[in-house]
Amino acid sequence: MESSNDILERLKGKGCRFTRTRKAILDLILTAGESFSARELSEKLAKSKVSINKATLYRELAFLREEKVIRELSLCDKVRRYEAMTEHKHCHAVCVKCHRVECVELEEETILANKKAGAGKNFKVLDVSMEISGLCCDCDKD
Amino acid sequence: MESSNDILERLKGKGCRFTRTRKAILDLILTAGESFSARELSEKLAKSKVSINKATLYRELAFLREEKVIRELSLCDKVRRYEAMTEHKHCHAVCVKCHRVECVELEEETILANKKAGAGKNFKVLDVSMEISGLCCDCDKD
DNA sequence: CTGGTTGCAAACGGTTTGCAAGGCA
DNA sequence: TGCCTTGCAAACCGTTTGCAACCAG
Repeated sequence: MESSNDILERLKGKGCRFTRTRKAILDLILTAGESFSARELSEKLAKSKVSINKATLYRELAFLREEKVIRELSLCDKVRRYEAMTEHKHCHAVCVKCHRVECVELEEETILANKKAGAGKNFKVLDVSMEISGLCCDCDKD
Repeated sequence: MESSNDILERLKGKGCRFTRTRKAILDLILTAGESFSARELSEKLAKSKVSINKATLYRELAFLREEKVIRELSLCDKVRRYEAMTEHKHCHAVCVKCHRVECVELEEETILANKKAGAGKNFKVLDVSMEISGLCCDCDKD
């Protein structure tokens, strides 16, 4: 995967600045390994002793989304979640009880079936995503 | 499909009231034939000369969801969308430009592939949903 | 020096809640 | 009459915006 420095260098070509704030956010996002909400990101940043205003954070997330560094997920949740822009070979499993989100790897067969479902229609398919809802192993115990 | 009267009779057994408001909402939902947001429902109600307070509307939607008359969709959108509780043989195609939502029928093969992807994991799968994002036929022209 | 970036506070918009009035059984 | 349901207004909360100060290039 591209490192945060690589990405920052790439974006500099478009007139973007290489700031401490932007690098801190980018580092966290790239090493997160899972999806995150603005709030979670903010809390992680606070733990790293980096306090970033929420307006700045939302602006940065919007910027990174435009630059296709992250994508926004389609999950049945009130808060928006994002993840680093990796190949779409997985879907998300959301626990209906604790709202935790896990990634589930998909087999090629499943991806193809989904893409096929999208084709045909009077609709230009750009992306296909899948969500599984149910109970995570912790909540299923109760 | 169950008629609004059938549903209301069924719910009466649980101590629910059969009100003009509830019937108006239920009638619209069952005949909608597509997904809807609280706002869209409210506008449709207004056209039918039924003015319902938004607090009431949201409470009714929550109630109908608990009673499994409707389900909430997982779409990449700020507003929550719902649809009548029919068999899950379709997914939703969302236009990234105008945000219109269409239903796309799924083949048995696709549904099975998706269910299979959910199984296995340390996760008790209750439901699987899929979203297609892209351009609807109108927006693709521009 | 200049324009992108940041923090602050306030606005926004969808959704929820407390409370008193209304109405079905 | 009892209590479910409704309307109103205000609260809530995640997200966005206007503006002045800040800072990388």
